[in-house]
Amino acid sequence: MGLQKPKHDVYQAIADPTRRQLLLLLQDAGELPLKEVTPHFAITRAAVSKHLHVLTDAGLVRERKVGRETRYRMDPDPLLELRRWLAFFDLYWENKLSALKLLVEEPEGEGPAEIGSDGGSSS
Amino acid sequence: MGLQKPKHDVYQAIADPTRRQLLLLLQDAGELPLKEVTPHFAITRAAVSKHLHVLTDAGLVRERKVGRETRYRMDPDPLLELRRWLAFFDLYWENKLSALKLLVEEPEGEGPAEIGSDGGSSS
DNA sequence: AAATTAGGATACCATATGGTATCCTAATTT
DNA sequence: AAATTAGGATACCATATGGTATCCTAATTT
Repeated sequence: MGLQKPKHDVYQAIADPTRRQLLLLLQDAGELPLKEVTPHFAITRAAVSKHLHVLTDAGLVRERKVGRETRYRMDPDPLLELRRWLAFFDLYWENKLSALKLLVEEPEGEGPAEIGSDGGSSS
Repeated sequence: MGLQKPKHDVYQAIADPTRRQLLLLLQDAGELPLKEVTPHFAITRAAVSKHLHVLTDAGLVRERKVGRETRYRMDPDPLLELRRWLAFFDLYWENKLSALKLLVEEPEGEGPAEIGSDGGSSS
């Protein structure tokens, strides 16, 4: 009953910079209750909570109640949709900016690592 | 003079479904004047124009005046930022959803592609 | 030259969005 | 048991957003 139409999709969810930061924070913190998330931002607890709910609605964050606190954890799955959408433009790049692609392959300059599995793609 | 702070970034620009469609349309149409873009949507010319301006502001679309018409063309460059941002979550996936990754590699499901065969990925 | 056409610029509107403040309930401490 | 604490729920606010309608100017047709 009540197939909750999500109301917020991934695209919308990541449109806000605070929410993007939230994702990164949760990503390497693992799981955090609202109380510990809040001090990382300059906005009120209520505002942070709202953002987390938007993210949850979009499926990017999972809630879990533990005692009186609610712990939030990241879930990257919905980002796959974004990836797929981005893939529509891949060919475009290969035509025009093979050089810039390098920026993608090595985000920070850690190791070579060949992310992208672009291996032996036929034309 | 006037370094125009963009006001719209890529994340915001692609948050709207109409704008995402616009990008796809322009991508395979190459370059179109507003007059020809409009009929693809159920909204007014003015609304389409606004969306195109948001996209232009974000750098995803280029304008070019030709006579009395303004032609719009896609520019995928800013999407690289999105890609780089997405890359932050790559490791996450490799830990949990190596299977789903296949969905990314092949957007529409053309060939069978050995789903589940975890190949020779190191730990 | 007159009529038409493309599309920018405004004004305006309803709703969404990001935020605060306040209240309330359910756990947890003391 | 009383006090405290975590965080949801509301009410509310200012601004952003997506959209329409209308007007205006500059090209293009006729």
